[in-house]
Amino acid sequence: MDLIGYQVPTKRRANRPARRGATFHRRVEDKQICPFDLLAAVAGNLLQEKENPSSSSDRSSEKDQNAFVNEECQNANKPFKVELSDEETCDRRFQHEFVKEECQDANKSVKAELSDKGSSDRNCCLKELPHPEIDGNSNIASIVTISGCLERLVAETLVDEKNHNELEKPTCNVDFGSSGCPKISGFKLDDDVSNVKDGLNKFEKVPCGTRSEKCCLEDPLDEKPPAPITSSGIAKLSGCDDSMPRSSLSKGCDNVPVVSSRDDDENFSGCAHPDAKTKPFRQMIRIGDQRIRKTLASKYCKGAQEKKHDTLSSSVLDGNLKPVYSGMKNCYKLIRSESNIPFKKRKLFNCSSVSNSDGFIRSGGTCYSHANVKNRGVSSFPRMHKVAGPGMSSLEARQHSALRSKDSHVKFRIKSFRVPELFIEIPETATIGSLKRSVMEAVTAALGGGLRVGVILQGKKVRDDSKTLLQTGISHDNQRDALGFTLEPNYSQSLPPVCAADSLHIRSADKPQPLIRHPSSPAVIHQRIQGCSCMLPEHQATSLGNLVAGGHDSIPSPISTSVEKSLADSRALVTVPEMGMEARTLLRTNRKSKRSEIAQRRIRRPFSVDEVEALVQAVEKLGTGRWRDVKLHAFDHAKHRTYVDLKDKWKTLVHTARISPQQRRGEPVPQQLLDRVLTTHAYWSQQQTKATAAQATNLPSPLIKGT
DNA sequence: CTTAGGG
DNA sequence: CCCTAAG
Repeated sequence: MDLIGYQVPTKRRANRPARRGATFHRRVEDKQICPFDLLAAVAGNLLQEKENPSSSSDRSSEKDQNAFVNEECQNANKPFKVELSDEETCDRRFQHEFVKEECQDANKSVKAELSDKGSSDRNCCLKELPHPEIDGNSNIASIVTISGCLERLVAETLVDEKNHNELEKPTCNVDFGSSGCPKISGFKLDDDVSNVKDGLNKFEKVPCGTRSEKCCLEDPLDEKPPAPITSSGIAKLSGCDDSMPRSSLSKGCDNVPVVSSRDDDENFSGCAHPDAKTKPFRQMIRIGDQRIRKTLASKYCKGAQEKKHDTLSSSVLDGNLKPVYSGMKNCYKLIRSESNIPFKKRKLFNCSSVSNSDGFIRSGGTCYSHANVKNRGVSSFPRMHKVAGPGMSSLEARQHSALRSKDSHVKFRIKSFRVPELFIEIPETATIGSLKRSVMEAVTAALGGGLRVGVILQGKKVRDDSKTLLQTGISHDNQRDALGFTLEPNYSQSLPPVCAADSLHIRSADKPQPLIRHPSSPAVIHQRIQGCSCMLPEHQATSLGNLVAGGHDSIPSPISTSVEKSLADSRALVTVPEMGMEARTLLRTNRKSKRSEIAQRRIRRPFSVDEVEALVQAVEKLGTGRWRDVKLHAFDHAKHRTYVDLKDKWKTLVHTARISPQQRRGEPVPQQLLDRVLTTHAYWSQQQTKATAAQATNLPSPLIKGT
C-alpha cells in the first residue's frame, strides 16, 4: 500500500489520455501551486463530493476554473472550502500531535512550547481545488503503479554526537525549518525514547505501508515543527470548516468509518487528548495512505462498503490500527507526507514498490527502521541505516549519513533514492507472467534510461555544477535543512510492456476515482475502482497476506513483487494515474521545493526491425498521409505507438535511408527496408503531388496548370 | 482528433 | 519524442 509514491501527473497526448491533465498540471505549475495544496484540494474535493455527490460534476468544471487559483481559499462560497493557510501549518500540527503523543509520557512540554507558534498555523485548510481528472476520466484500464515515483533523497545532516541537542536538532530542525524555533528543542525525545519506543514497537510490527507516515514527522527536511495541538488548535480545526468534510478525512479515534460524516469534532478533539492520541496517532500514521484512499473510496462506496474499508484497514494494519485521528490533518498530512516525501516514508515506498521479493518484508523492515528512526531519529541518526537492512534493492542508494563536522567537510546521508515511479498499463486479461515481464521492462528501462542526480537547496535546484558547496551555501547547518537530492529520470517511462494486448478498460463496476497523490504533481489522479471500494479490503488483505506470508516464495523477481504489490495497491485503493506515467524523482528539502517537478517525456522505445517492417508495409499500402490508418492497420495493438510516433518514425526512416550507412545509428535497419522506404516515400509523394496538381488543374483554373 | 512540421 | 499550428 505504501508503495505508492507520489504520482506525478504527466502530460499525455494522443493515445495518451491526458492532455487535459497536462493542462491541468500546467496550470498548477503556472500558478505555482504547491503540490500539497493541490493534494489537499483534491482531498477536499473528494470529500466534498462525497458529501455532495450530486454536485460533483458541476463542480468539477467549476473547480477547474478556480482550482488552483488560490493560494488561499478563494472559494469562500464553496460549500466545502478548506484552506490551508499554510502548508507548513498542517505539518506542524501534525507533527505537533505526533510529538505530543510521543512525549506525553515524558511529560514534555512540547505543547506549550510549540503553542505559540501554532496559533496561526492551526488552520489547516484544504483549498478546494479542482481535480479535473477525477471528473473526467474514468476509464482507465488497469494501470499499475509500480512504484512511487519520486524518490527523494534526503540528505540528513547529522550533528555532532557531542551535542545531544544537536542530534535531535537535525530532525527537529528540519522539521521546523529555518524558521528556527528554538522551541523545537522541546521536542527532544531523547529522554523519552524509551516511552516512545514502546509505541514504536507496536509500530514496527505494523505493516510497512502504514508506517510511512511516521516518516513524515521525521523528515527533517520537509517537515516543519508541529503546531501545537492545543485545544485552540483543535478548535480552529473544527472551525475550519463547517463545511469541511472532516468526517471523510478523519476518522475518529474510534473505528468509525472514515466515511462517516462530520462527527469528527469530537473525535478530533479526542485525539487531541494525550491518551487517545497516542494510539490514534500511530494508527493514523500507519494508515496514512490507506486512510486517504479509504476516504476517497468511501465517497464512492456507501455505507456497507465503508465498513469493509475499515475492516480492511484494520486488518491490514494489524487490527490494532484503527483509523483514528481526525481527518483533515490526517489527510492533509498524508498528502503532504507523500508530497514531501519524507525520506523515510519514501524509503518505505521504495521498498515496497521497487524492492524485490522481500519487498514487503523488507518494507516491514523499513518500517521498522522508521520506528527506530523515530526513536533514534530524534536521538540519533546512526541507526537509520540499520533500518535499511540487507536487501535494499539496488534502487536504493544509501549513503552515509552525515554528520556535520566542524571541519570544512560536509557529510550527507542519503537514505535512499527512489526509483521513479513506473506506470504500467496492461490488459486485465494479461497473464501474471506478462505483467511481471512488463514490470521488468519498465524497471529496466527506468534504470537503463539513465538517471541523474539533482541537488536542491532551499527549494531551488542547484544547476551550477562548478560551484563549491561552500559557495552554494551547503556548508552551513541551516543549509542542510534545505538540502535535497533528486533522482531525475532522463526519460519518462510509460511502459506498454504488454502492449500486445491493449489495455482493457475498467469494467463497468469499476469507477475510476481520481486521487491525487502527489502534491508536487498537481494533477496526479488516480483511478480507483468503484467496486473496488468493496474490494479494497480484500485486496489489501490479500496483498498483505501475500506479502507477509508469501513474500519470498513468490518472489521470482523483485520487480514482480513490487508489481504485484503495486497492483494490489492500486487495486486497493489506489489510484492509478491515468495516463502516462511519469517517472521522476524529486527531492526537495524545503517544503517549497515541491514545485520542482518535471514533466517527463515518454520513454524512448526504438522501433524494432519488425516494427519498421510493419510500418513500411502499411505505408506502402496506405500512403504517407494517413497515419491514423497506418496506426490502426499495423500498430493497433501497440498502444505506445501513436500515429504521431509512426509519422515521426517514417520521417526518420526516410532520413535514415538517405544518409550513408555510416551515419546511421541504432539498430541497423535492413537496407532492403530502407530502399522500400525510399521507394514508397517517393511514390506517395508523387501521388500527393499529382493529386494536388489534379486538383489545381481541375478545379480552379488553367492558371495553375500552367505553372 | 489528425496532420504536418519544426524542435 | 515533444509541441503546435491548422484543419
